[in-house]
Parts: sequence; C-alpha cells; structure tokens
Amino acid sequence: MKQAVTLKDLARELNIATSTVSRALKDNPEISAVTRARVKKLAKELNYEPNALALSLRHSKTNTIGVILPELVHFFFSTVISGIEDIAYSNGYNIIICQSNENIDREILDSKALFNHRVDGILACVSKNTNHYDHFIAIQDKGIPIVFFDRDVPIDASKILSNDFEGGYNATKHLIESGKTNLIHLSGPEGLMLSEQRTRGFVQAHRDLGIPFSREKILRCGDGDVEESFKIIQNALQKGMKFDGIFAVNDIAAVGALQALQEAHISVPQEVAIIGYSDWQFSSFISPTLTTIKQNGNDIGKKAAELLLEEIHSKDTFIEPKSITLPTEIILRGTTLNK
Amino acid sequence: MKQAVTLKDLARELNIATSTVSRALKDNPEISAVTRARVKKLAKELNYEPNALALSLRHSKTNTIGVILPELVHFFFSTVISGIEDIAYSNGYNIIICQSNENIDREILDSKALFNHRVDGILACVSKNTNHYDHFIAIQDKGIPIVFFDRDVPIDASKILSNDFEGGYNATKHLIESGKTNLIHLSGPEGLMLSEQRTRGFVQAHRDLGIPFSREKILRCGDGDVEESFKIIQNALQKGMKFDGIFAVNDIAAVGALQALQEAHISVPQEVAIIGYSDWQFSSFISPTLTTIKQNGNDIGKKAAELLLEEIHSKDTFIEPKSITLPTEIILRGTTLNK
DNA sequence: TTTATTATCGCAATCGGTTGCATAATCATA
DNA sequence: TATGATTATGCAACCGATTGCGATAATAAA
Repeated sequence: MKQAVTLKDLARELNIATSTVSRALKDNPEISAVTRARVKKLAKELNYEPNALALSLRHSKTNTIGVILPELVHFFFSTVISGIEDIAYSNGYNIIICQSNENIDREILDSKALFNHRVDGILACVSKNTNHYDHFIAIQDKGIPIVFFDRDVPIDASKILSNDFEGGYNATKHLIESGKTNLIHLSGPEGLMLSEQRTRGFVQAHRDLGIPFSREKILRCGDGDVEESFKIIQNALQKGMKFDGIFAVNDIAAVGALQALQEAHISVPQEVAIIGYSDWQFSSFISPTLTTIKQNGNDIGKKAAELLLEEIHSKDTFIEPKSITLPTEIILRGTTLNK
Repeated sequence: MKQAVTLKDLARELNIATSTVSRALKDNPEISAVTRARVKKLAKELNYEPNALALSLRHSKTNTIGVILPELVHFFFSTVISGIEDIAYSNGYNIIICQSNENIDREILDSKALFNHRVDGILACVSKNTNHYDHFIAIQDKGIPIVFFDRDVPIDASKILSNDFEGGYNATKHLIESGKTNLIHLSGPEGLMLSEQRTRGFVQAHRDLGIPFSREKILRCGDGDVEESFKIIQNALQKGMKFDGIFAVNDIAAVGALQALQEAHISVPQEVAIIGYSDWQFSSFISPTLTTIKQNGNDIGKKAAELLLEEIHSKDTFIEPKSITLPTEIILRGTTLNK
C-alpha cells in the first residue's frame, strides 16, 4: 500500500537536505528562487501534504479544540456546534466532538482522550449525572484551558451560560399574563443547575406577580423523553389535579404534556396553555405550534469558542475566568396564543 | 503555566533512562519488579498521561477515524454517529466529526484536514452538490481507506447504503394500496443518487401496480426546508392540481406539505395522504403523526464503522470494496391511516 | 591577492515516545 | 578461575517535521 509523501522523500528525490525543503516550501528567503521553484514543483507533483501530527508534536500545538457534550441529537446542541465551528474554522482550528451520552464515566474517558490528543483547549457541557469534577480539574492543572457552556459547574473556569432563571421567569410570567393562574411545572433532573434555575424563575414569577404557589405544583421529569411527561400529565389528570398552564423544562417534555392533554380532549391553549424550552426544530411544526423559550445556541457556541481561543492564545499569562450569561427570548406560538 | 508530565520527567526524577520508564509502565518483564513499582508509583503521583501525538507519530497510527457528513442537525445523521461511536469506541478508536454544511468546498477542506491529521480511515457522506471526487481519490491513493455511507458515489470504495429504491417503491405502493391513485412526489435535489432512487421507486410502483403516471407528478424540492415544500404544495393547489397522495423525499418536506394542506382545509389523510422519509424525531409528535420510511441510521453507522475497521486492519493486503445495501422499514402512522 | 560579506544550504537537536541492540552486573557451572 | 547464561538497564535511532547555528562557496571590497 502506498505511503504518504514526506519531506524526506522530496529531499531524497532532489538530492538536498530536508531542512532546505522545509524552508523552500515556506518561502524562506534564505533559499534561492531556483531551489524553491524546484521543491514546490515536486511537492505539487507528488501531492505532498505536511503531517499534522509531526507539526503538532514539534510545536506542542495541535490547533484542535475538543468539545464534550451530552448528546448530539439535541437540536440545541447541534446549533451550539455550528457556532463553535464557525469560530474555530475561521481561526484555523479543527474540532473533535465527543458525546458523553449523559454519562459521567463516558465523560471522564472523553476528557482523558482529548487531553491525550493534546487538544489546545476544551469546550464542555457536563452530563446530567456529573457530580464530581476531578477529571476536568486535572486537565486544567496540566495547563489546558476549559470553557464550560450551557450547564453551570462549581469549577473556577470561564462559562457561557444561558439565563435560565430569566427564561423560567419570563415563561411563567407569560402564562400568568395570559390569564392562567394555576400553573404546574415539569421540572428537569435534580442537581442540574440549569433546571433548578428554571424552576427558581417559575417560583419567583409567582411571588412577584402575587400568585399563590405550592410545592406540589412542581413535577419532576428527569429523563427528558416524550413518554415520561406524557405519563406524568396523564397521571395528574387521573388524580384530578387542576391546572390551566404548564411550564415544561424543555420542548420534549412539553410535547408529551400536549399529547396527554389532547388524548384527554382538553383544548390547548383554551383550557390549558403550554410553554416549553429551547425551541427545538419540531416546535414550529407541531399542532398547535409550541410557545417556547429560545436559547441562541449558535451564539453560545460562538462566545464559548471565542473565549476559549482567547485563553489558548494567552496560555502563559493568567486569565481571570469570565462568566457570561446570555439572554433568552420568548417565542410566542399556538400553545399559549388564543387567536 | 504548568506543562504536561513526560517520560523524560519521570526518568530524570528517578535517575534512570526514559526507555526503562517506558518499559516499566507497560509491564515489560525485562524490568525488575522493584523498578517497575517505583516508576508506576511516581507516574501515578505526577498524573502522567502518555502523549497520543508522539505515539501516533511513532507508530504511524492514530487510532482515530474521521467522519464527514453534511449536517449534524439531521436526526438521521445523529443516529448514524451514535452507531459509528459504538463500534469505534469499543475498538479503541476515537472519532473526529466534520460537517460540510452541504458544501463541496468545505468538504474538500475537511477531507484534507482529516488526512493531515493522519486519521486511520474516513467515513464519508458527500454533500448534495458534490460533483467531483478527486479529493477523496487523492486520499485513497495515499493508502487511507474510505467507506461511504447513505449517499452513493461513483468511486471504487466500500459503501453502506440504504435501499432508497425499495423505500420509494414501498412508500408509493402503500399509498396506492390505501386507495390513493393520483399521487404526486416531492423529489430531492437533482443528481443526488439517493433522491433519484426514491423517485425511481415511485415510478416503478406505478408501473407494477398498473397506475397511470406522468412526469408532471414529480415536483422538485431540492432545498429541503419546510417553507419550500409548503410553497410548492400551496402553489400546486392554487393551480388547481388534483392529487390524493403525496410521497415526500423526506419528513421535512412532508411537514411543509402537511401544513399547506391544513391551511387549505384539506383533510389528511382522508382527502390527501402523506408519506415522508427518514423518520425524523418529530414525526411521531406532529398531528396527525407522519407515516414515513425508516432507515436505520444506527445500523448504517455500525456497519460502516465495522467495514472501515476491517479495511484499516488489513491495510497491506488489498481488500475488494464491498457494497452493502440495508433494507428500509415503513412506519405506518396518521397521515396515511384512516382510523 | 587577501579579507570581508553575502547568499545558500546542511547538520543536528528537538518534540515525546518506542524498541533493537549493546552493555554491565550478577549468578551458576565446569 | 574462567566461561557462559541470565537479568536489568542504557544508548541511540526513529517517526516527520522545524530551526538555530555553522559551513561552504561565491562575490565584493580592500
């Protein structure tokens, strides 16, 4: 099987030193124009491409950033990746993507693999069940910057977060201002700061707007699939629970709730309004269309990548970690709008 | 800033040669038990991790496979990736994912980047507008195996395809057997073999079942967003075009069609039935739920990765390219079932 | 003609590991 | 005691590039 062409191959062919070839290819003025031309011609003929591994080893720089995230299949994350790619590519960086499948063990393996590949930096969104952070701290200690996004972590590092409190607050406020005052909340997994913030927003909006609130209005919905929230709402209805509005921790949970309501012949939004979170792709397809809180994933990805590159480029001088919280936006659609 | 620990660091600390350290860490019996223990102890203390770059360079093996695909945001592709990951990880390989954004120029850059990183092999799904293949052939010539998936290409290489002809055929047959005999087809981009196969299936089913067919039943729908097919169907209705069934090249196009019909107060599936393709995540959420052709992305990813690994492991001995076509499955739902 | 100055190019170390071979030390055997 | 076998370790080349420094030859200046 053919092997890739190396500098040495070119040098042997032209009967000159590899160092000369190297310099010629990068237009070093110390090499005569004649030699430069000869080298370049042969390089083109043989389709020479430099070995990035060797370069990385030499320069201790891979021009690669690693990305760890829970699941690719989430629409939000795929928009984050697009944002990351935009910034990375335009700065000459490649990216390696790992998905942890919401599993801390996989996350640990991934982080180790990225370190072993000597990525120049890491962008990470921790898994739902990540409850210790040694694997990230160990990498930071080796001098590799990490920027966390979307999900907050108790680590001294830069973070790009979405304002989940505000999102939860505005979602709830919108429901209340639409005339719904008996709300329930499908909350996310316990311990995931992002979902706790949304819940906090839900509670605070009740207080600020003078709506009574009790703890049993919060229904835990941690798995994040349609079936789970479907059953939870179905169950609530069977128990005779009364409510006229639902704030779901994400659009998937909102869809499950919607289906349960439709099956029970409860009209949406007339009898019960629903608001989701994250503006998944399907949310504008379904019927009625789903009101939701949009996090701009693309922006989050871009900001996170920019921040990381900044830290990479000033590796020696210590940089104070920044924490940026991006605003959310409410997308009004059919599940809360009564036309 | 701290630097990563190297073999040399360990050797200096222990006052022995790096080669001894290297051997000790991998339990080489030529090294005395005492030394081995000392080395391992220090390695653990300093949190030594081998530099994958150096290893790769030395062995001319990165244990990494590159993946090129059009867009991550497609549900189908994210399932393919999961399949690839399963196989890759369990065989000790990492993956680098690049998305071409359906753009051949980006695809060329990606393929070059992957080659420069000396991935051991590449899994590729070409972009819609890829019309020449030199960039892939150049890489093959350098001895790096490539396996293509989902979209067929005129290259001598292994391929894992989905049986798009069969899918189109069965979709059409299902519509006809449901009593719909005046069908239109929202077809995919011209030149994309996969969409042409689906169209071929559409035509052949008409022939086999004795249903008259004319070319104007095929409406080109190349962009693949909801708005496009929405307008196409809206336009067709305004022109007074008659039809009682739609076979869409994918679920996104099917949703656009559904919306156009609903806006025109045409009942689905009673007046017009719809069938999509690929079983996107949202297809079971929308109302009515969408009948579709399912391609098992996970299987495609797994098979493709398995085939690639096979070729990687027998790099020297020539391997005859295999072409595997996986069957599709029809998922019956609301847009064709009249309960 | 001799010395100084350039213009070109090669040597060799380096990045962080691996590995064939040589070497030194220890031990057993005749 | 000398020899051979065994054990434990080090030396140095190598993977594919880069780069400081030195070498050589050609040219210019004195």
